[in-house]
Amino acid sequence: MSKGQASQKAIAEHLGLAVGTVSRAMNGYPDIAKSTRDRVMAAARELGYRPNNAARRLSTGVSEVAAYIMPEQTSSLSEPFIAELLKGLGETLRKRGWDLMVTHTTSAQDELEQIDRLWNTGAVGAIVISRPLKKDPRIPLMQKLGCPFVVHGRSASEAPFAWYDVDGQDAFMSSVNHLVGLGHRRIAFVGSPLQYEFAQSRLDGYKQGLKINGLSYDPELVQIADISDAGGERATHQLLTLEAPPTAILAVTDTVALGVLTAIRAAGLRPGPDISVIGYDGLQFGVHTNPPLTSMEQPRAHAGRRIAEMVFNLIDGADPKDVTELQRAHLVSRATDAPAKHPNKPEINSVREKQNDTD
Amino acid sequence: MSKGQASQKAIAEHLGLAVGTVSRAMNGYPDIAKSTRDRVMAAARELGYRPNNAARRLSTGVSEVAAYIMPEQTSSLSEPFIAELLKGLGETLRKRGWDLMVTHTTSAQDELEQIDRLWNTGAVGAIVISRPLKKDPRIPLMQKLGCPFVVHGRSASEAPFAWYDVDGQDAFMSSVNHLVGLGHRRIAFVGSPLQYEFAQSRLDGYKQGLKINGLSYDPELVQIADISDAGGERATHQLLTLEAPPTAILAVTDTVALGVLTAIRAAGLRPGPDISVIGYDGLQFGVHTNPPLTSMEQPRAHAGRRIAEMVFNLIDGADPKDVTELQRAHLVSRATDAPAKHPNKPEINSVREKQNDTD
DNA sequence: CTGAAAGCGCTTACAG
DNA sequence: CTGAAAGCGCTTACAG
Repeated sequence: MSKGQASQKAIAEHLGLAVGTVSRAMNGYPDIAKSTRDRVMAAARELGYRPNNAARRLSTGVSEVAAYIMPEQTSSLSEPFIAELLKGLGETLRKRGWDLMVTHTTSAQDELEQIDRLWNTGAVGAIVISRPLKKDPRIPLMQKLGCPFVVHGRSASEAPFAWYDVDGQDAFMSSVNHLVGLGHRRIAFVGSPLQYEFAQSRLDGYKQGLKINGLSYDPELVQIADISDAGGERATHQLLTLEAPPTAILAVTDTVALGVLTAIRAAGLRPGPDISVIGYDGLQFGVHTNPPLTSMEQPRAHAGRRIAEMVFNLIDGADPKDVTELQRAHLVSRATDAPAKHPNKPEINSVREKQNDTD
Repeated sequence: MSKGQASQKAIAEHLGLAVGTVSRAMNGYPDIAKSTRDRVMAAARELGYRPNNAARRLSTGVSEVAAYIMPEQTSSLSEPFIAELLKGLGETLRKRGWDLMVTHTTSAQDELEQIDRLWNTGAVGAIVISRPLKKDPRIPLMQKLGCPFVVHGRSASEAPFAWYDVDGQDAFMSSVNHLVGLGHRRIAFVGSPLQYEFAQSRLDGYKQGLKINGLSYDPELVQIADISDAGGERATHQLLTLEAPPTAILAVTDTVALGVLTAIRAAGLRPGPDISVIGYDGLQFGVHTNPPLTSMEQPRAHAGRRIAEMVFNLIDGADPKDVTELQRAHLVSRATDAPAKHPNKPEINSVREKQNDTD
């Protein structure tokens, strides 16, 4: 099954050297004469030499491939940034000769199996996971295996690990601030299942934002939905049937926000003028929604690159606890954030007043 | 660098067998006693055996990994179906123990290099490419290398190859038919650069649709744009400044259609009632545009699965010329296709009349 | 039906 | 500075 490719052996014979010498020359061992290194490199180029990956891996024991574990229920709508993340990961990995593998799993159990397999089979030399749970079994597993990994998101863990995240708590606090600044006092939150760390932290940010602004927390105004447009639509429908409906809605992701917009329009109201909506992710398609969606934008292009660099940091021996990065999201105001229409109180300008019990 | 995993050697010692026997037992050689096969399998399970990928690959010469070459300029907007395609590919590949690798390339030249590397390095055992050019150098390269590959799209080629495609020509012909049925006679086409096979065939379908309906081809009504919302916007702006602007616009992809909608609204017109728009792809976000986008939907979830199956067909020795599949797209009517507002002719009902020169 | 041995293409102590 | 040799963990003719 030879591919007719030039091997080290071919180079060695061509040059009258031993294959070991050729190998060391190619790998930059310092004890090789510059002249022979040059000859080896020239011959390699001339003969179109390609190192056999499998052989290399078998003797060194390390695979220059990183796996990205796809989050479940990926669809064009629920994961529009996957392509961008993969691009950043793949291109940055490639700069040091690594390749990128992607794996889809069918269940949480299967996911653990895949991780175990990818590592113990020698298929990959590092793993990247996204969207961790608050308590995520994948993390202790990879720690036990000794597999270098970086988590896209944070999570509770005994031992420290490498992660890259955007501060969702801060982002939602800012969103609340922004809405309060626009005169809103009944602000709802459409979240996703709280086993996800990102869902919890965004909810925490929402609550914290209320508190800072002296607004009381009303559980009626919090809905937990599927991470989808349909989920956002159902949740918003609930909110709009409330006796005192919200004047503004925060959506846990832009995908969910799409459904929020749909439900608002279906109720005969205008997102923006009638009910403010702020999403999260800052996805490009928010420009094209009806009306264009205001959102908290995260630096997505950056994420893939940085995560790949973090993988290399770990490979180069960095302590995982030193390999972390927290980015911030920034408000992109489009057309769905607007002044509150029906302020509950006359003193519309004193929005920073302390909490009062008439609310 | 051992991972402390059970090897065949460990199983062999555990059972008092030779490793060759263990190997044959695991690979289902018929000349192994059923009893010893059972013992081997049991021991493998018990010891948590994982075959070492690299060793396997080194001795058999085949890699059970398929590479998907990402199309260039992938972004969340221009490639929203990438995630779906990868999912179908990945899951179906996995059923036979294969993994999926993705690679991003920076130029056409780099792309050829990557293909050469992936194959000659032994990293992958098959390759999948998308969106071929009319004359695509990657195809003869892979043929020369002897690498099994399937193309997502068609292309001109001396030798036959395996491909999966959706009939874009037929789809655009249907779109024209649909619009003509709605009374439109000035129908524009916003396409993309014609070196892409898909761009050419969709344009061909558009022209063919005109012809079938006795409409003359007006080069003014054809714009070539970047495959992006901005491209569609610019092209539409051009069309709207025409002396006799179109009453309907066909967009080569939904992404381009987003820009078409934007430009129409910017001109103070309503997509749908004032100017019909039909996209292509049937992406989910079309539900959320302003207004919801009518589009030709292609069976995307199916594509990844089928392409993976085709890879296995090739691996199993099928002749590439027998490994082809052509799917059809279907109209999903949302809110941007509507009857023509300003028919050029009084006889609005006789839309199938033969071409006439007053047009 | 099973064992012993060679080989896949690299890497890396160990000599000299 | 370079060569010779062992080894990574499998697979597969070849004997018996």
